[in-house]
Amino acid sequence: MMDKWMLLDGNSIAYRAFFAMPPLTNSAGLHTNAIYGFTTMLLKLLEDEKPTHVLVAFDAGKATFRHEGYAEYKGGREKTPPELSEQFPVLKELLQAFQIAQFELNGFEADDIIGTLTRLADEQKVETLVVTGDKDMLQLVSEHVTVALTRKGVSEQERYSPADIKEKYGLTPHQIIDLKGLMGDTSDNIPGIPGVGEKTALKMLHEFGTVEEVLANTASLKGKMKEKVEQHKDDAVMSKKLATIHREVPLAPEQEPEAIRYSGFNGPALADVLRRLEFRSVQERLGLSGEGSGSAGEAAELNLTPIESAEDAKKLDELMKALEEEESGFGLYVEAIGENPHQAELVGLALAGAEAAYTLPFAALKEAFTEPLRSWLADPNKKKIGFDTHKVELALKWAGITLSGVSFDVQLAAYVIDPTESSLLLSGIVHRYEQPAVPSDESVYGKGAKLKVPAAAVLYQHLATKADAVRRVAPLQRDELKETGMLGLYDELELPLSVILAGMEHQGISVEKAELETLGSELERQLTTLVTEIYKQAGMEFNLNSPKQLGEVLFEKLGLPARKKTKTGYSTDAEVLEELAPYSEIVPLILHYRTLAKLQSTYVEGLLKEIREQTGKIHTYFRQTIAATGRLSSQFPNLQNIPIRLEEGRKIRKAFVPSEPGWTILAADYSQIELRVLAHISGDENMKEAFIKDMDIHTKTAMDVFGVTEDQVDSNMRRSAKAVNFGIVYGISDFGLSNNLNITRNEAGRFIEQYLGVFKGVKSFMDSIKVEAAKQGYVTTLLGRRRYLPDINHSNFNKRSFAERTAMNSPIQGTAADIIKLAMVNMNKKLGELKLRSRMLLQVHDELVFEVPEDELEQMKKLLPEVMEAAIKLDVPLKADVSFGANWYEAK
DNA sequence: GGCGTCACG
DNA sequence: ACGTACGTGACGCCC
Repeated sequence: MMDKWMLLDGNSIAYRAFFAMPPLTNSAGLHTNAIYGFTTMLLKLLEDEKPTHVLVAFDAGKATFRHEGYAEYKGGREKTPPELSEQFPVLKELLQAFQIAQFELNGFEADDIIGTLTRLADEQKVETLVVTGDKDMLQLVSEHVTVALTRKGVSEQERYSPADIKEKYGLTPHQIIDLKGLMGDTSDNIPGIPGVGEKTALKMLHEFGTVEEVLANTASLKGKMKEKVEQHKDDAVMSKKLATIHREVPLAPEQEPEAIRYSGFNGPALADVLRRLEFRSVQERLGLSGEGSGSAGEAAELNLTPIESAEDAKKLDELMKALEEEESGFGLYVEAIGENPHQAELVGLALAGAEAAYTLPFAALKEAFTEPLRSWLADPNKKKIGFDTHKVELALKWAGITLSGVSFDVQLAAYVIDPTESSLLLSGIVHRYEQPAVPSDESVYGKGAKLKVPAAAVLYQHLATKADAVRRVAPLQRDELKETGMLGLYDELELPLSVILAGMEHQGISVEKAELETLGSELERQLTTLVTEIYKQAGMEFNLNSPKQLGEVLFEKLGLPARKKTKTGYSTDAEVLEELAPYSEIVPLILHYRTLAKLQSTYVEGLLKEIREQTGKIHTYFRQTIAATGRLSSQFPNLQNIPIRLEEGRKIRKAFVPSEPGWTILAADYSQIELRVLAHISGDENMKEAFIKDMDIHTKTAMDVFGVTEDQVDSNMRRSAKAVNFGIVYGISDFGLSNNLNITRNEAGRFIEQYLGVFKGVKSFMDSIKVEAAKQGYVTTLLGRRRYLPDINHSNFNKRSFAERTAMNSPIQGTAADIIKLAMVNMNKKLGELKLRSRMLLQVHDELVFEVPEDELEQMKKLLPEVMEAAIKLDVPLKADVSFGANWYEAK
């Protein structure tokens, strides 16, 4: 049998496990979470990989050779928390019972030991897997060596071959060192070159290859970048040196590769350690299991049939037959290139079943011979498994093709499974489910200016690979949704909603160009006056839109007192300017300028650019897979942040009008939905009572917090109470509240204490949700939507505090999002059942906007708030206020 | 591209 | 001691 080595970076994995896992202890009070995470990962690896040799390398706890050249190496790092330190000796004992070799070496880190063994592996051509949480180790990747980086704590790994590194970074493994040399690494206190991040560093390396070549060619760099690189040449060289793993460490005679051969654990010894740790599930697993669970799928071999023209009609028949007969469902991948689906370029599509895959250029879909396929696409009873079908359905609508009957969407499922996942690319999703790899779109199409559609053979292979991947991943995701209790949320809410959104987006909303232009010229006039006056008072002309120049004028030329700083200089935000107002007459003018300039650039000019010439409409794109809480977001343009708070800006809304004569804009918004949700989930009797009696919640809060009667509540008290209520929803802190109300932290603290004394149910909710988050690692909404909080047990106060506030806020904001989504699905159903012509146009988090024909207005005025209020039954009533008018401004 | 600023809920 | 309110997207500046 061929040897297979597995080399684990002990410190790195233990750290990752510690921060990712809830704080477990055994009954003796010993913390065990890092050991537990380490153990479950190790077991899975042993089962899946079946290595012949296993090593866990540890850092020796002393200064390494890296400190000799650079004393600050790994400086500024948080000290290892004692809850973790105490776990190392036990972990080592456990590994000993596993009979797994452990190496450490004075003066060297685990990296260097592993680096040396991988060198031997390369020389001896032994297949080797390195497991670590440290990206630096990617430099060790080779033909024989694969590096697995831990993800989501340690429960998953992402594996890198040289091809993967090429694909992700466009670099060879060895160039990872150069990458670190240029960009540095804050976690190890490696400086790199300031101002050079990953993007810039990669660009330079793609051009020059190494740090040395970059430094030798600074002449061809430009501007500030050139200056910075030249100034920090030595840092780059030193950083590269620090990032370089030492691959020739002097291993002791007993540290020869043969010493790490793995031939199974010492049963009694292991049982003993596991008993002390109280890892019963692990004990059971080892008692029962021999051969492990499934491994990564074999490379996908596709039986690929291209269908290009009417001459391929026979093949199309074959496809249609296959679509009829396939039982497990066909994967459908339609490629729409471009971020904005309203103007995406449809290039082709692929359909993949268990037996075969078929591809078509998009143009073929417009030809007569593909009619059967178009009918199949449009048939709601023919089930399709797709990817980003919201975007695809919308892009297809513009091309006159209907897509219906999507029974599963892999991207949407990935979002529901983990809404904080930053990349929902198919290539990444496929990786997480250990399915045959899919090349990234970027590697096939390029990006930016270099984006182009490749040769047909390459394109169709790619599309077929994706369709096949979609087909494979879908059932695995369905199982995961079921296991996590989110299948209902997915099937009955998110998937139907995606179809509704595509309809709203395609429908669009009419915007009157002339109205915006009138507003624009009025703004222009006022801006000119303001600019002239500001220049006059400043005694000079400068670019008012440049915070840098404005800062210089205010704080240097005019000598106003500077308070706040940003990373790059003086802060000039509205909060700072408002404080400065008493010092100079120029300040209010600048504030006013900012307000109007924002309106002009973002709303007047920005929206005018988005109006379609032919229809006079604006079509936004609601994104369903972005917000971590379950909210929607809106892009190209964002119609969820049209001004309303200030009258000057609110006028923008006059331009949003019905698309047919005689129709009306009808809007309804939930009143205090987040606080009502809080009242429900916290069960706070006092707050529930306020809503049941339909009281003004801020007034009620003021009465209770200040201990006064209703008529004693003045506007100031109500304002403070309102701020506290907001704070509660956001996961309150005295600092945040003091900042908002401009009071001291102590005063804010007393406020909060008062509040929580009156709303005791809220207090216990805030406490228990944090405990729940720490225990489970996630929080949920009323419909079971999860948000994972990996930092909830972090030793860093800031990270942990942020996670705690998120734990308090997400169930509230997320449940409110669930509720309005339910209302949208129900409302859409009603419109269909009642055969109404009214159209849903926009969703703005707690508001729905419709356009309605005259003869439906009375009915809709009743129906809409009814449906919204009945979306879900809470312990308090939901309330929706309805309004209407000739435009969105009038509907207030 | 990263940052500062500001629009919304 | 820590030094932030939650969630988004778009603009202009400056490199």
